Amino acid sequence: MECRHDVDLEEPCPVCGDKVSGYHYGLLTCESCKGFFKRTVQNNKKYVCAENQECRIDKAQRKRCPFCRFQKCLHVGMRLEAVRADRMRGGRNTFGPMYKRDRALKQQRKALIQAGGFRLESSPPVVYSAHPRDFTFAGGLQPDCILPTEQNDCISYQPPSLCSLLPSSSPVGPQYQSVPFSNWTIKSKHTNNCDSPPGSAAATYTDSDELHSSSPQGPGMPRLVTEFLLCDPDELQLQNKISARIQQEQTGWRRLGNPGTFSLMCVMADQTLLSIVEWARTSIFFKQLKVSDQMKLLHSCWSELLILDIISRQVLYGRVGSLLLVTGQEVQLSDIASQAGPTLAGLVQRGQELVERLHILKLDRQEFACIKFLILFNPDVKDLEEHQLVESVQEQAEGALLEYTSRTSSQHLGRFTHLLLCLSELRSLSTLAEDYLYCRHLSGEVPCNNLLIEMLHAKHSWP
DNA sequence: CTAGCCTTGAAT
DNA sequence: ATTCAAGGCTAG
Repeated sequence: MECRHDVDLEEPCPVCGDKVSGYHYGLLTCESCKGFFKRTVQNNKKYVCAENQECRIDKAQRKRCPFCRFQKCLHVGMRLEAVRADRMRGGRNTFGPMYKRDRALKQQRKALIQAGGFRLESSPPVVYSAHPRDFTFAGGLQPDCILPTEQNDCISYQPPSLCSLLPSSSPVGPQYQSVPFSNWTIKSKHTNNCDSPPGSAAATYTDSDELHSSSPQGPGMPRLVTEFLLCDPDELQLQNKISARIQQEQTGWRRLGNPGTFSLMCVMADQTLLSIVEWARTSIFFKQLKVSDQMKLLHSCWSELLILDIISRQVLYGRVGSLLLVTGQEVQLSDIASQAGPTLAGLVQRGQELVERLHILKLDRQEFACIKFLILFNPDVKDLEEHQLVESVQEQAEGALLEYTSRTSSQHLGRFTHLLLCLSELRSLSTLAEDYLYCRHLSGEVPCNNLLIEMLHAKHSWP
């Protein structure tokens, strides 16, 4: 064994890098940032940044700029709701189960990494995602119910364009690097996780038995499936990140009046899209592609991936009768049916039917992970420079999926076929959703200046 | 203000 | 009875 015993909570505080002392206000942080966050929220402190609101926060300098420190706290996903208004001591809050699952998840990841012999430095992807619906919010879709109010000024957010997001080698675009996403950017830049093994220039994986063996998922899981799973982002981090992002967006909007549910959903979709791009960018095989091909593939399948993301969340964690959002909140389907327009309501209805079909098939995370690659590596996309590589990956993903289903299901061929049928339904659903979004965009209802719009335009300008 | 240590108390 | 993330306290 090369592995030292408990590497347990090795991860540094996401705010300042100091030693983590436990879960505080939604995530693992150090004692000092816990205290700082508490004081700030409890006493409703307002800070001002003497510089450019982009101070670096580390252990040595964290005292220098409380404004930026608090900004970073929110940005990494510390939860205002976890600071108690009544100051009641002791006990447990609604985050309890979430912490528990996060722990289990980290443990599994560790085991998986050990089993597979992977070398993932920090911020590695994860095997099981946390169950996000634990902190159910009472509120419906009204934005003011969704997130707690106030807090300091919002950072103006310039969304990155797809091409500035994609290059993985060179430092990314200037906008992306600045303010809000800095923490993520830095992480992913340094950790380019799933690095391809030495000597495998081609996109081919051989199943060496050493890797084909044990994993937490059970013996003999196809190597590629494990590999795909490891590329998946951490659902809990994602949830925190997007919640924080939307919160900032809202504080910005508050000055301009009520944003409306649809705009909020667009921001959510936009942020999800960002995470999808980030997933792709750091994923095995995809990062070997030329950026031009990467862009073509993503432009072609973003809506499918987006809808698959929503659907997989429902299948894996959702409850009947409600829609589970990426932020962990739940919306009643009946509310959607009554409040949304007929087109949207129809789309949601159709999506829900697909969710039910997949639920009956009992799709798991492994299968969703394969399907994502199946969708991303679409050899039918026009003018690919590395068409063959794309085709090869799709075949391998399909093979891995087939192998995996045959191991978990007795009537695997029927199940596999059914699964592929679901994918074609997903495709037509995503086309409809795209058209719908595009229409609303044309009537000026989609918030401007984001990745969502860029994607919408890309497809409509490329016949 | 900061941050390390202490006390609480619902969930397990 | 134990856990452990909340809030509280207090030197520096």
